[in-house]
Amino acid sequence: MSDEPWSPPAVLIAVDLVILTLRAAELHVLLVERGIEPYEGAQALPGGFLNNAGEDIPDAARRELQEEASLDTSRLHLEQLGAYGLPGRDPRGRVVSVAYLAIAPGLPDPAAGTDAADASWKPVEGILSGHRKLAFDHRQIVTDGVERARSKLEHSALATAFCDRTFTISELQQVYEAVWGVRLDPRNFYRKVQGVPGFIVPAGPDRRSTKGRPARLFQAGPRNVLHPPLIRPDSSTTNEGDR
Amino acid sequence: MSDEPWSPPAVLIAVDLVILTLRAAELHVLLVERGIEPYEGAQALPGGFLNNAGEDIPDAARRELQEEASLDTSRLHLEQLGAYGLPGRDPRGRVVSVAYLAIAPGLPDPAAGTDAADASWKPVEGILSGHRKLAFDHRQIVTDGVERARSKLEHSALATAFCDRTFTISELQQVYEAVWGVRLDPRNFYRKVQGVPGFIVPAGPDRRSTKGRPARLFQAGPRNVLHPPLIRPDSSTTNEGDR
DNA sequence: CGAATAGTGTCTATAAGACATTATACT
DNA sequence: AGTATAATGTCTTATAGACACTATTCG
Repeated sequence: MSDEPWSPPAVLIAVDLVILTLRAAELHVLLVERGIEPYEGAQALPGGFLNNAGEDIPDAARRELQEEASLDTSRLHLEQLGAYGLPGRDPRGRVVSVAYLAIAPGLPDPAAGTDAADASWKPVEGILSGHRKLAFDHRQIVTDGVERARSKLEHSALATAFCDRTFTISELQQVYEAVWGVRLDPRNFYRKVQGVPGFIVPAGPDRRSTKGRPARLFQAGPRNVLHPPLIRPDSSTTNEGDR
Repeated sequence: MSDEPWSPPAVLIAVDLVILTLRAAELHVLLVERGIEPYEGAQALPGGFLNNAGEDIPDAARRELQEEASLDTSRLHLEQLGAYGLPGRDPRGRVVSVAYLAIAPGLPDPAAGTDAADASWKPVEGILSGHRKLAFDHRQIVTDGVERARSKLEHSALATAFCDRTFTISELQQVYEAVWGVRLDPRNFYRKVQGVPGFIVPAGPDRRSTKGRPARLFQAGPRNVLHPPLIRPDSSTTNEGDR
């Protein structure tokens, strides 16, 4: 067990991004159509290899996001999901991918003619259920990303990242309902959200109107951890292991 | 932006392990003294490089654990913490390390004379506070691992992994107190733990005795997710961002 | 008995969930 | 007025936290 003249195997590092957003009260994820082999023509998460040996991994994530989806990364909340490195997950060789989760407010479809023309928002539902096939192990990554988002909604102010800078309480409720996939009582939701100090704060004296009574506008407050947490309704007590 | 004849940089993949255990009612982590440069002689997490390009990363983690600490990995709960790949974290070049968290029941000190003679349990306290310096970015990894353990104690049956196969409720309470760093009311703890269906189940009609009234023995139940969760006492409402 | 630890009960404040009512805009 | 949405209030039940008491072993 002394030091043999041995050198560890070199592998390629990639980043993959799970960008979630809300469209039509449903949770969507950003996908791109692959232009090259392997999985050419298939849907995949935006991502790619490190540019050079000196590039920081989160920087690479932001760069790929910019390149592949023309998304303004500066206002985006980015969080590492984990490393995915199963041998054989990429037919080109040993690739370890570091996955990131990001949350974006509702955005228009990527415009045709731009360099992001092959990017599009797809409902996560079809992916989780397996109806829509993704390249590589990206279905697993999406699954983990959605679960992370669901969990973080309980204890952090992540939900506000789905909204514009100002939002109404019912808009915030729609975030919770879409991500958790449940219906919530508006009155209890209102009370609970207001009861968490620093979660949301009133934004200006102004209001917004569409049909009924105008709603107050709020913005994200200073507190990122929620006390008390917003517990999601018991999803019928399903048992679960780790991954 | 077409495909240039460019190839992505290759990096080295390492694994690092945060093995937590309880000793004398205090949370300890397994450290090894490094025998080679860089950081020769310094304390570090057990870990090392992938053996070959075909080795699965969790397998590498188990192998390193076996090699460096002679720990029986088969009964160990292993969970990925994340990837640590900051450029410059390893002076030998670009290394991305995948960190794992594992929980072990109380174990004796590694015996001298074995291949794990340079391994030892150290209190996490001194590491978190910065009094004990670790190699590389291992202090950060330990910090993340401890925080993960603290969080998982709330929602999963992870605490039982700190105990032997059978344990008493007060032993289980000591786990929570040590990991969370708080004192809990034995009566309320007893009631809450018993109120979570499937968390712990009675183990045989037998009892154990030391001084006072003999305690009932339990073992880990079938349920891994806790309903309702065991909320840790408000740590004075400190605000926190992500990492 | 007294010391030590295990287990049970009771009370109160707080939060969750169900549901009714009022408020403010629009046409 | 009628409709639509926002905001507030009330009641009931469950859970959290504080605390007192009983039970079983040992010396």
